[in-house]
Amino acid sequence: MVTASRPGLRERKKQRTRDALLHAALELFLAQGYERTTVDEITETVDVSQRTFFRYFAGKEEAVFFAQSVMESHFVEAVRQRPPLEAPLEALRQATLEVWDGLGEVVGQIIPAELHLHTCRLIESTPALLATQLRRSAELEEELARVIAEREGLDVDTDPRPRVAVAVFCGALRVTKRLWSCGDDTSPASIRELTVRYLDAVRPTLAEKWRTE
Amino acid sequence: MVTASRPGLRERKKQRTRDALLHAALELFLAQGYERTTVDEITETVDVSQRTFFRYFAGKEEAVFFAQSVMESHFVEAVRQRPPLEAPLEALRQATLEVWDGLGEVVGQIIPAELHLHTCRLIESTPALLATQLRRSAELEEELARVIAEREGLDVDTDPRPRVAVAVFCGALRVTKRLWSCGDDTSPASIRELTVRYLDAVRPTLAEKWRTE
DNA sequence: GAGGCTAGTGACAGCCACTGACAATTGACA
DNA sequence: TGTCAATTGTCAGTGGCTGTCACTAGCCTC
Repeated sequence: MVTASRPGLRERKKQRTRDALLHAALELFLAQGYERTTVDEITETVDVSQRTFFRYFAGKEEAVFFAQSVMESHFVEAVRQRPPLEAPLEALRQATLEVWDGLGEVVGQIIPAELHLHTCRLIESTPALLATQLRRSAELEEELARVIAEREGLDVDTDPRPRVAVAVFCGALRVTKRLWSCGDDTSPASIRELTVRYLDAVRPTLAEKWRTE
Repeated sequence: MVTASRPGLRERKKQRTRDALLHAALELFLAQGYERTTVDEITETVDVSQRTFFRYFAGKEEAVFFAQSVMESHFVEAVRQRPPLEAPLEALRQATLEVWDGLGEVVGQIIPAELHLHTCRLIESTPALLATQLRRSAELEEELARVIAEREGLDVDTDPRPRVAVAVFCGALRVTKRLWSCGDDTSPASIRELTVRYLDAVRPTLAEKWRTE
């Protein structure tokens, strides 16, 4: 069979419902804020019962992070695919840039890329969402540490370096994302540029003295 | 006036209520889990109305993080007090160890130190609490970055190094705390030791190649 | 030390996220 | 076409949290 066997009517209907809920949710969140949007409002615009929303998403938050989780798994995969001889931090860096560059194709299949970028900003500016994102990011770091440890043939529970490396790297990334979301330039180009700049700052930061005088 | 003017009866009563609520809350959380404990249970053991709980704490979470916030402000203060010529990362490191060493006196005034350490573990093992802790930690990092920038006479918004330094440092700290809370040794000594070990791993981690072969 | 002021509290009603149970509907498939 | 199973709607309920209002008890003044 050449074309991926077309799913049945039931499956397509489900897909459409999830899609409609996701879009309605994100657009309402962006328009009037996450906390000020009730689940009832979302389901009313899609015209399904409130119960249905909770059958597709574990909660309001899951809708927000739906696209994020796709990005994240692509990121982990990108790290896995890096050449095995590349230094750990370099592999992380290259994978990050790959993901930013391929943002459109990956996320675009779920929601428009622009909607996704706006959602990123919403997360940074909503304390409850920021908290959840940081927790998710911690889980991601754990996974990355295992990938790095495997690449280097190390035991993640004995050698501190895989976890520390990932923590250091992701720490810098987080700073970048935060700054980007506070700034005015929403373009993908600008976040890419910031990322490069802050990652380059990691090594000099560890120097004993910063003052050049 | 020599003795700090004794607060009135009203004030003392308030203090006692807050204290009773805090203790009851933490003990219930530890005994049966955070989510499985309702506010009603807490207020029933203290014998006040549910409404009163929310007059003292913004929510269940605030009770959990009450002692943490005291620790955090002590940490920031400790960093401020480090000798100005000390390198940034060294100042952060020393301040951290100071805080761990003086844990008893600081937290002990609010809740028993042991209760606090158990609460730390509860936080790490409860996703919702972990998320909030990470967000609080992000706010702390922002504050620390400003302190570091000031020490070094830098502009925190132009130079990436203060924020990156703090992010790197706190990233390593976070890994430490997480490992400690997963392990069996609850003693303050063990977290101090782990902290030293992981902070020492930061610099070698940034080396190009890890393999010594 | 009587009486007014006000901070702190309890009681109650209500909003919203989320869940369980059961009935109604609708695609799938023989 | 009829049966089965997946999807959905309805309804009732739990728990965190808030607004309101009346009341009590510490305080402050005269």
